[in-house]
Amino acid sequence: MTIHQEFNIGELAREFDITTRTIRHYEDLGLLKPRRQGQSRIYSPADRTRLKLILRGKRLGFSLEESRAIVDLYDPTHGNIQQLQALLEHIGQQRDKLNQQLDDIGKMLSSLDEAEAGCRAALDKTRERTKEKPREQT
Amino acid sequence: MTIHQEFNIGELAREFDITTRTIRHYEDLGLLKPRRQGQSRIYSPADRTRLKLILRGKRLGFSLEESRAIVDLYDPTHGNIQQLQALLEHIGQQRDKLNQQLDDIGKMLSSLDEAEAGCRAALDKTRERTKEKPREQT
DNA sequence: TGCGAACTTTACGTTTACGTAAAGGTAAAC
DNA sequence: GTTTACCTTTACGTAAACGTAAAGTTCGCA
Repeated sequence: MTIHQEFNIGELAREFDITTRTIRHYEDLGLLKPRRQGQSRIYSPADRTRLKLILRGKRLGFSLEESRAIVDLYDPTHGNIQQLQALLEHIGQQRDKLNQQLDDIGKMLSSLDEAEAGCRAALDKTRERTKEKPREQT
Repeated sequence: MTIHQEFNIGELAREFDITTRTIRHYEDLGLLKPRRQGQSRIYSPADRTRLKLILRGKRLGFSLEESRAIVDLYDPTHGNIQQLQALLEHIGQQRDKLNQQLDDIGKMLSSLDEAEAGCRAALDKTRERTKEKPREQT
């Protein structure tokens, strides 16, 4: 027997540090479709995963529409060939975008290294001028 | 003699595939400060670099305010110690965010691999059923 | 000299991604 | 039974990042 843990909206909001409004907003856009128990929304582990993917997309600067595309890769209506080929193409595009981001991040990180080095150098100079003792590592 | 190439707004817009409105918008926010020749804006290579950094930030989902912080790392008013230490802290935060993104991208890329595999498998099955000849690689 | 193709400013409009308030239902706890 | 703490819907508000239209200037050239 697998454990079928389910979640209500407040639990998910707390877990991912977002508001319930945000979760409902995603539902308005059709990104989530929790089942209902009376009025209340009940989220399955699959729903939770979808939400996690959406938030990951957000951290990467994806729009919710872009995230929808990503999320939909996980339960595609494996319909006809054209759909599948369109899907493959889309996967390729996503990969390209992510690789571009990898490149951007690499450049930014080395820029940060430079900036940090320059910054530390400037700090040292300032300390020298003010005859301050070198500080402990921060 | 180093070449001091300068640019007008249209050249930059074309180079980076954005509108002139966008560039002026960045100026409104204080992200760019081109010199003027009469009425017209003239951009230095440094201005161009700032623009490039802003757009890189955009690709990574940074807000313009976040990009401002990044861009400012390149010509900080190397003022007092507090400023420099705040700067170091900020650099650390940026690094953390980028590393989080690296992690996110890794996970997304492997997800895409899975999705692609599943997609190709489904395609193969479909071809099998329809007794279609395998297609050339796309 | 007058046309087109650039540039300029001003200003209202639009999309995305929620925030926030209003008004109410439900269920355990005191 | 009435707080308290959730949940619900509806709906207007808002910040960010530009789009877009209007109206004007300036430059090169045919």
